[in-house]
Amino acid sequence: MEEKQVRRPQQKRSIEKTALIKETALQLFSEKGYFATTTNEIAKRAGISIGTLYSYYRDKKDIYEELVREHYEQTARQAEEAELPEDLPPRQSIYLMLAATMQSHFVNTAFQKEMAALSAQSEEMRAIEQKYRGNMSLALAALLEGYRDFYRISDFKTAALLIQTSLEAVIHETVFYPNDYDKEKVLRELTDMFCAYLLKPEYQGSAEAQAQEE
Amino acid sequence: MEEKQVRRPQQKRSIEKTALIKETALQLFSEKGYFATTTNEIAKRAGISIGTLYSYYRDKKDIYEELVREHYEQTARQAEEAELPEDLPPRQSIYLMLAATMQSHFVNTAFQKEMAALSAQSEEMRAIEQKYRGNMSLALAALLEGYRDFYRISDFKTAALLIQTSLEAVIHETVFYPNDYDKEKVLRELTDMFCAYLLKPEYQGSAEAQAQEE
Amino acid sequence: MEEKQVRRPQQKRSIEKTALIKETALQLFSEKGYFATTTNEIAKRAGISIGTLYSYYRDKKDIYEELVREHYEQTARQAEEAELPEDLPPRQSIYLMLAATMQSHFVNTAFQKEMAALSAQSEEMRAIEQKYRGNMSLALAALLEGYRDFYRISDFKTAALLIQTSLEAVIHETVFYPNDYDKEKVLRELTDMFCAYLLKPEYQGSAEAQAQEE
Amino acid sequence: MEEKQVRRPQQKRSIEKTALIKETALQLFSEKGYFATTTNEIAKRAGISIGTLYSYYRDKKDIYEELVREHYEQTARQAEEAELPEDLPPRQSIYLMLAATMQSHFVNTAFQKEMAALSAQSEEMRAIEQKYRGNMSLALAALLEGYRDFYRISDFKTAALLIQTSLEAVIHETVFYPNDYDKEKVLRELTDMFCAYLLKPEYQGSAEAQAQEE
DNA sequence: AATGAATGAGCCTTCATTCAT
DNA sequence: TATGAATGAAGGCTCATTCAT
Repeated sequence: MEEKQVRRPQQKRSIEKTALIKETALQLFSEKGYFATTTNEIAKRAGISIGTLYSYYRDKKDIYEELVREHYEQTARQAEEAELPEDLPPRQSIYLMLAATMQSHFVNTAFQKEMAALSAQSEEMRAIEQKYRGNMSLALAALLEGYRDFYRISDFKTAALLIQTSLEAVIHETVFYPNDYDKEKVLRELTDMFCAYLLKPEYQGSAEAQAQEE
Repeated sequence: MEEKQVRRPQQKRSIEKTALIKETALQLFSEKGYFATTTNEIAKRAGISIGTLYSYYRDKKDIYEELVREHYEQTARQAEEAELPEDLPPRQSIYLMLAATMQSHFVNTAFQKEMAALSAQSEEMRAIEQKYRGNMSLALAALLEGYRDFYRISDFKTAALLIQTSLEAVIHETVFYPNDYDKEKVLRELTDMFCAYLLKPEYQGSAEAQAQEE
Repeated sequence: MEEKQVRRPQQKRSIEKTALIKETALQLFSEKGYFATTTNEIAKRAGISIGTLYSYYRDKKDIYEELVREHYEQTARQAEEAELPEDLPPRQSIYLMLAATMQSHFVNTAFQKEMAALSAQSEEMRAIEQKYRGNMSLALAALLEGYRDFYRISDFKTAALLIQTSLEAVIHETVFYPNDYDKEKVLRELTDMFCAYLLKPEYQGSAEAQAQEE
Repeated sequence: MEEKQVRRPQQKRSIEKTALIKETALQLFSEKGYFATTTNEIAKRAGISIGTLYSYYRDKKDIYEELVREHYEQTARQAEEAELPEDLPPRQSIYLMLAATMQSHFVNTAFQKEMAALSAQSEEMRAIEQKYRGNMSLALAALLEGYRDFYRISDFKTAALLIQTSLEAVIHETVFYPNDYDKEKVLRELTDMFCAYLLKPEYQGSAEAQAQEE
């Protein structure tokens, strides 16, 4: 049983093709969901033949997985690149970190919902998701440890879990659909929650002070 | 084109049948997702014929929509009914509230993920979802307001959003899939985070004290 | 992962349906070969829908395997039922046995060719084929042992292999296609070969004698 | 509709290319069967591009037909050329002839099975096959006639058919697939069968004697 | 001559839905 | 009312073949 070959070359032509396919698939998965999107539809909308699509991707799932991979890679890259200015009061640092994370969730929101649902049903998808989530969690824990002297907490690993998960969930809730929430307000409140939780009272600064500065 | 008639349950027998169908469908949608579940499978697992199923529901989507409706109705009802015992120290109250909320969200988590994704594709579903989620948030906000004197926060509506959403997400992340987290530790840390956020310093009590009591 | 269910009941209706499908498939496999026959074609020619076909058979291979199974069962049954009259001279017995075997190869010859080719490429098919062939080989060995006193050979197992295999192959060669061979002559010559090989000289009888008797 | 032009090999380079293609195709058809082999696979394994393959052969069937043609031509040629050393005891001659025939049939057994099935579906193939098989049988018959004085048989044409066919089938059965048979034992038994059949008793020699000589 | 990316008809199979019993 | 056999549109995917480079 030979493994089916798919073209995965570094060639410019191929990269353009795969990019086109991924872009189209992301659009359709976001619009209609993974299952309601057909591979023939992806090919047609991308302006290529179905055969071509299948010469670049083993199957429909393969396209999806690559999209998930790229999504997390991109998110991770953004997190790395976002360098916090030094010498900020801790509350300010936390606020900026939250804001950056929220920013990155404004892209591909529909696709992220789709991922959430599919991961719930598939071990495989969940493994991919976990891998990248794990990396992000560790990065966050490391970040937190850098400020260790300001904190009232001791279990950084669990704290990182709470923060990452809560942040993501609140953002999902707030950003994914049109709703009445004032995003800015939510963000400030979130900052307040994390500060109260993380920082020793003497380093907390105040929500009001911060609000005024902006 | 006449509208296809479906029996709307009046008779006791009918109500039992639809309940059976919904129960089975919820199970399967949660286990395998909406698209991976077949109507024939629902009928078989429910122990009825596919024909009977289609005499109670117009089509597959019809079953799903009724499930969504009921899910939100039930959650809202639980929130209304849940009364905390009075005269507890606030930390204790929060802990119990978290536990209660956890209880109500622990069921059907997979189904909730599924809803999130499917709703993204359907205006109709979105409307239902929003209506009930909104209600739930308001209910929690009202609950929080009852304890207003102990709290350091002022924006109860947003706080309710943060708490509800964070709690749900952390529980999901920790409990739903196998992982290394110490569940008890996570729960205490969560209580600690919410206490630090919600309560004035003088009413916070301490995590250590609470841990000993248990 | 639940096994896909196929209807395999004893019901009269089902038996008629599967018989219809098998009959049609045998026709088409024989006419055009396994690969050139499509499942939709089988369904259409059988006058049923493709869905019905797939409710009785898991897949195309499943139909084929059942045909193979039935073919061997039928052949085995014929072999069992063919009772040789007792007290015949050995040469006569051998001749009758060969004639009966040849007879059974006149049915479904094209399908038998197809089996021969497919078995060469598939472990699975070969396993099925071997199972039934094995049974037949044992039966033949047993038959031979019954005449043990007349034979010059000692290794009955190998002898059974040679006889079964040679007989089948010669018959295939002679019967499958129109050709110039005089089947009767071939059969007599085959008898002669096996007699010369199996029987002690004093029990061989003569080919001429036999020819005259007929 | 113009007939599609294919290059018919004149040039040395072309002959090498077609030889390479045929060799590869024979391998693959034998391993996996005609239908399970793709033209792209042939090209890849042959180390040429699919375009080049199609510049030498009109289509897939074209390659196959040329293989069949060559297979029979080659087998016929071998039969003609094979000269047995003179003055050997007959049993020895037969043994050597069997060995030689075995040699020529041992290759491409799988391909022969494939041919048998495919030919059943195509008049054209049938014609080719019959023509060459007929020739081979005649050649073997001629060979046998050369030893006429030692033989007890009279119908050399039919004898040739029996021997050729039986030998081929037994070898295939014994050698081609893994099984428990002792190959050497089978070959000696086969020699014994043919000797008993072909040779007058006084020229038979004995199986034991032969076994010792080896 | 050679290349191999591109094509798209068509195959196998699934499953929501119907309807005769 | 209930049944479940039957339907067939439609989807994922393959592969023989073409043609621009």
